[in-house]
Amino acid sequence: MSSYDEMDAFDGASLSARAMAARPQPYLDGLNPAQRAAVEQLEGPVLMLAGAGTGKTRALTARIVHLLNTGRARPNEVLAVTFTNKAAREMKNRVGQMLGQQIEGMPWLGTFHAICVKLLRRHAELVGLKSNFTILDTDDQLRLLKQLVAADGIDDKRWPARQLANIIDGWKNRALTPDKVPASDGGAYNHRGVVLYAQYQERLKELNATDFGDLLLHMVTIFQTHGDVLAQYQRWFAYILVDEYQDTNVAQYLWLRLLAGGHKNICCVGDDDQSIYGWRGAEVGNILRFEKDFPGAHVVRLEQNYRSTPHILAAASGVIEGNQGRLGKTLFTELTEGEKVRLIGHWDGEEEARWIGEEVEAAQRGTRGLAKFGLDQMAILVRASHQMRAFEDRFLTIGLPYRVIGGPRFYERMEIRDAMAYFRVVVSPDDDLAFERIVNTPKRGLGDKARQTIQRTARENGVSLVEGARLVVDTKAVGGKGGVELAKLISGIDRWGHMAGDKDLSHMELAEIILDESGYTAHWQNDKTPEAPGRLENLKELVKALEQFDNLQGFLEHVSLIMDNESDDGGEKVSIMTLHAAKGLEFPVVFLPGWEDGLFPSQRSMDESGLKGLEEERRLAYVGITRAEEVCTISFAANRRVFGQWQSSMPSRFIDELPQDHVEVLTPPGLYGGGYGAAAPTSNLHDAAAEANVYNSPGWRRLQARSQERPVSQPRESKNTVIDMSAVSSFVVGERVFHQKFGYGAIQGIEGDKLEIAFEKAGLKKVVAKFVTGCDDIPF
DNA sequence: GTCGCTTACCATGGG
DNA sequence: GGTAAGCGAC
Repeated sequence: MSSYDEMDAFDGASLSARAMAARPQPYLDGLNPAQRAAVEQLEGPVLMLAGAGTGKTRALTARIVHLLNTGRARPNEVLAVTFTNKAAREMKNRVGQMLGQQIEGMPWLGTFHAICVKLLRRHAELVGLKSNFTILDTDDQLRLLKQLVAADGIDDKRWPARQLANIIDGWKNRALTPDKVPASDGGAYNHRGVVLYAQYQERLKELNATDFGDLLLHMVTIFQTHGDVLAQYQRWFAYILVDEYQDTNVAQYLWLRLLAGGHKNICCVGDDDQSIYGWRGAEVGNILRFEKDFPGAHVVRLEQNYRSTPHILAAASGVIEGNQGRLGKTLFTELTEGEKVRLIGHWDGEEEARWIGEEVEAAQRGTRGLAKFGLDQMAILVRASHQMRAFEDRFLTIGLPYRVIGGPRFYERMEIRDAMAYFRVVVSPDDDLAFERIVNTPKRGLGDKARQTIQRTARENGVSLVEGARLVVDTKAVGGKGGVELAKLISGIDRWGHMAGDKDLSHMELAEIILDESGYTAHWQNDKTPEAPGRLENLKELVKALEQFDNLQGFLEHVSLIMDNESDDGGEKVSIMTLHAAKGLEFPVVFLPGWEDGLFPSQRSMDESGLKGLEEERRLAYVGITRAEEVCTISFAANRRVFGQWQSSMPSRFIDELPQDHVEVLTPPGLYGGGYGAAAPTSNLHDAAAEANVYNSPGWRRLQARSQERPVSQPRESKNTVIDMSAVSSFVVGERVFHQKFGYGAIQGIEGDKLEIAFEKAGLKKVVAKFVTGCDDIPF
């Protein structure tokens, strides 16, 4: 069955399918031969090895459209899996565009998790759950584990619950239920790991809840133990497509193999060089083994890169060549023009942020030798999210609009989780975790003692916490203010529960009533911290988001998986995100800051996974560089604040791996023109040591050697600052003002359009006037 | 019990 | 720098 005979398949197809097959296929135009092969090979297993920027998404969507257009499959018979919501959304849009219409009917295009939720809600009873189970996020998961660890009498100083959570996640990623954990893992978590894992799963069942890992694990279990269910979906999902196959873990792999087991019409797309999720259980082995798993598989290589200039491509290829055991692809491009990858070292992280800020502004104006680019065309890609703060601070100060992609998700915010916990208690009063969360939020005078009483009562009577609390109220086991407040809360929950059944009341109105009557809204209205207004705003957003759902229940069932934080006012902004979040995206101008050993490659990754870890970091470097279309700038800083303390570091080893011919070294500002030169006197030993470290490192020496070959020391042009006087005139020295990020403060001085403000929390800062609002409350 | 202060530990990455 | 736990004062 290694070769597929098109005529056979068509003879078996219905008349309507044959009629549809005759329809025009404009989506095939403009595909290169490899892409076209990947699109047209519809039957049997296909592995599409798609290098960065080789038109993978295009081929994948064309393949879906081809399936639909030729009548091979109806939209609901195509299972298309991605890893991120963003990727799913994008694919949906592009399929719609190619088809020339928005398709309503692709219910099985989504993330592994979203699809599994959908499936699991249909078959929940097979693993002892009800179909309205809740999905715990990492936070809930940890709280639950802490309880179990405490109950087990384990010292969680020595054995943090966080560690147990990681171990359990690891097992779930490998599709191991407690009974299947191998004996070799028995020593995990002080020999209590497996026992606690079993207890945790038991507790989840009692709570009618799952964690993220369970979504897949439960479905794998169901498929493995219920042949009829599996057979049903094997028939249903006639064609399977998987994006980013190199990122699948064992559980996902099993899930796919089970589903594809019948017809084997599975097309996996991936790039072993972009496998960057080993830490959450991804197995590069899955993609390396594809041809063994699916004998007779067609392997298609997409190697023509349409994204990056030759220099950028060469730099990326040079770096990734350092890795062993690759499937091996040779990317090529027909582009010819282009700038070399730019490399620059800085004294410290703040200097780096300042320089990048200036570069972004220069690119925006098209000065400093750069072509003109819009802010939307530029991105800063960092290794770790804590690097973002330096850029946010800097950009706020100079008034450069930015957006953070993949920051804390909307539903992870405290106020959203609180509000949702209220909804959860109302919808399902036996949701103990939700009740625990809100029982004393806002403060009701119910501390540890009262909570223990409620829990004991509930346990003794074998009822949920809400019912336990009701008993506590009836028996007056908790007195004083707390008792009264608890009674109010319970009657509130009852009342809201009744309202939920009221047909005349929309669920949005109900949500507002719940938040108002519980005192939660007032809690934030009375809060004077700078974050409070934003939190109230988020609560409004939350209520608005309810509109898309039929009721609170439906909202709760979906929200934890779909709500990413994409509230954007739509203006042009430079993007800041992690390298992980950047996978699959591309930008004309890319900045890659923080290339220092320990930060990138990350020390932790190397400590935990050794060479494997280092290779994954290298792939991350490859992903970063290949995001760039035209200009790619790599930078590092000699000094950086870590946990508030200065630390010096060496340039990343990856810098030495960049092929010299494709890199241009820029002169760090201040390094040769005085300031912090290598020969400059230093004020203390610490700084001297830092310099010795940095300037004697191989990376730095090479850097210097290179920059001497090709000195690049243009004088810096003066910045043409536009002063917006209208924004300035409205402020006076001494006035109290509010800033989105820094909070409240008092104006100390005014220079042009910049205000010097002493912030109550953030200290003295210079800020562009238009980012500040006056406040009419207490003048001082 | 709560509030507010100090201390300890900490931050790779995502659904 | 930021947050959760720990502790004394009300």
